[in-house]
Amino acid sequence: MQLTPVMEKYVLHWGEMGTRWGVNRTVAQIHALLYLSSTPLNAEEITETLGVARSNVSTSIKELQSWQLVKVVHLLRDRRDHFETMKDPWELFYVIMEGRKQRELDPTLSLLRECVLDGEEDKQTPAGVKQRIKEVLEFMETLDTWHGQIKGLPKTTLLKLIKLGAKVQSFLGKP
Amino acid sequence: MQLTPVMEKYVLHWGEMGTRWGVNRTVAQIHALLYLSSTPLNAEEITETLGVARSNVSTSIKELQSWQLVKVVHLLRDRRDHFETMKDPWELFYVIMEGRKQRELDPTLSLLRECVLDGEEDKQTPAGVKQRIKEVLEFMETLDTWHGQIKGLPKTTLLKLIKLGAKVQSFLGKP
DNA sequence: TTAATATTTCAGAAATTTCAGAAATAACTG
DNA sequence: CAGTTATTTCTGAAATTTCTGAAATATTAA
Repeated sequence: MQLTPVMEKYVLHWGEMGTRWGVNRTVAQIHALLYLSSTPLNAEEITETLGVARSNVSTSIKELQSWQLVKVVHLLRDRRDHFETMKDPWELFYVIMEGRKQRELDPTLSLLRECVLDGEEDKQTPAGVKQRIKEVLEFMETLDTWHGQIKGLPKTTLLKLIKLGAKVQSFLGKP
Repeated sequence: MQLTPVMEKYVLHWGEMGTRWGVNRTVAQIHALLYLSSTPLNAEEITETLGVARSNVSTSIKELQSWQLVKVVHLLRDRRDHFETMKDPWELFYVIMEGRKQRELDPTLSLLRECVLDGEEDKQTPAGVKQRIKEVLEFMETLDTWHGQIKGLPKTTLLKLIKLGAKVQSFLGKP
């Protein structure tokens, strides 16, 4: 696929941002490319457009698939795999949230619960420390609930909620 | 500072999670340590407890300070710098949100605006591509608004909002 | 001011991550 | 089935990041 200057700018920036949050550059670039593309792309096209090794594309696509961000599509009379991603930013956001929850929040919740349990029959750990660990656990459980709520909302409701903005505050202010 | 097994577990996990989100292990471990500690710690104590180089502690503290997550405290009759962090997970969350907004969201908003501007007098970039870039921009602007809203809310209001949960949906459902 | 203590900077070592190229495997075609 | 094409896996090279130890700088106390 031929990239115009604007598209190139977009793809490169996405690559940089990817590295800021723990995804590697190529993975993020491929995702950006698929997002911009109006048609599914095969691995060869991605390789040529981004100028990276074919093998690198293969690995990166696997990574994107593990996040459920990219899926395979087949075209008639073409036995190569083609790849595409969602075009709706909101859907992308939801999917990434879900991935992060699984990779970051869930393991942390487990660990914190373990720590709290360990702490119960533990004489040496100061009470204050146990208390603080408990508070982090409670906070993370709240985040988890929050995530559950947001996940359940249709995009339109969420939008209204955000647009509603400050009004919510006064609404909730006097209970 | 002497770490009990529970504390060690917590600190090590935090270090691992840090790497998942773009903060390096030592930085995250130091933050965890300061969070657990009931008193401010000096660099030497951190060095000994975590078993890393003194210089590494210095650099990492700088990083934490740039996030506004750690501040210096001075004790009487002790000229060494001592460090502490907020103990309220909510406050931590807010501070981290703000940092991420500045480092991730703001530059992306700028870039997207540039792309949209560039696109206006651009014949070669397909209309569909321009459209998708616009949609990402709108999405990110919404996120920005959202962040602004949340930042303004007192913790208690936010908590209510989350706890309210599914009810919000029906409340907003019929406008 | 000098000596003692505390902190930062910096160059390179060590560890980790990313990536290309080759080789292996799989899938399809005729 | 043999040949062709597509895909994945693997190994080591290259790049990047993290970290240490030493040296330089700054701060305080006497």
